[in-house]
Amino acid sequence: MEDNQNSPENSDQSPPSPRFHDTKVTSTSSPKRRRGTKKRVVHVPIKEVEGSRLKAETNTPPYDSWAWRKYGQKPIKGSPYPRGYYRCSSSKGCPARKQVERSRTDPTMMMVTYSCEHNHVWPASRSNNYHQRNTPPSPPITIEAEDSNITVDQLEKELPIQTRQSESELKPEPDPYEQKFTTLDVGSCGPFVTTSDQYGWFSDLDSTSPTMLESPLMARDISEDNDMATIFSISEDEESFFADLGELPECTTVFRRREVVRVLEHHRNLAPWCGTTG
DNA sequence: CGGCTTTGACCTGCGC
DNA sequence: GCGCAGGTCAAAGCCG
Repeated sequence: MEDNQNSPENSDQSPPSPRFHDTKVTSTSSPKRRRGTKKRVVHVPIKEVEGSRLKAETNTPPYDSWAWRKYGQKPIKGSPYPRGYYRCSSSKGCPARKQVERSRTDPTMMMVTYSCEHNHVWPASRSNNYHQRNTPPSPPITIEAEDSNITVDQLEKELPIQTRQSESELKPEPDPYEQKFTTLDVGSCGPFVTTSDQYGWFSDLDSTSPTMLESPLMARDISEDNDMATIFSISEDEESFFADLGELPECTTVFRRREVVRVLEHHRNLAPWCGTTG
């Protein structure tokens, strides 16, 4: 395992290490229930999950544009469905994880919990093509709310949005920000925000999970969220806001289209996957 | 052959 | 302090 390599230098005098010795030592800041870890839960209708019935039954995680490697599965008390544990395999040492399980309250929904503990730069390219997924030429900006809990349907109602249109199909809109906006994706560690011109790879994705690709996840009205409201008072202090963006702990948050696009326009070269720059 | 999934065992935080 | 439940590891097997 990439994150559990014993160091021979340390092993001479020590008693035989317990199986998880090294891992536990290095993860003291990230114990089992990573208290410091921000998590975000996203609900996805199973009907939208790639592969339909069979896959849904096996807790196959919803499609996103990154590679995940399953490292465990556990039955959860009180839930008839097991929880699958996935680790980001898009890059070595990627700290991102996600948990996939069927919603107990609504079996037609998949509950995907994204978490990432450290600031992390999303890899510019992936060697892993196990799933034959497209490799984005550049990382999309990740904008994420912490501890939020949103359903796709709810969001779609709240904010119908123009999605997955080809360039030719895009009609100019009065608002240039609107024009640029194309998709929000629930990607690794949160929804990805992309623009048609910057992240052209996105339009090449085989969208077997339209909801995941098209839903304006996290695009809820943030007016009720004081933190969000604070973050997005950017008209006042835009410069400082963007200056801080790269230092946002873990996952940032977001969201109105306009703000999203502003971020994009001001940070074309940022790679704040999980909140840091590249 | 490399990388993934499966699965049982193990570790640890937390509640009682 | 103990036990439970959740989270992770890693060997074995599978698959493209």
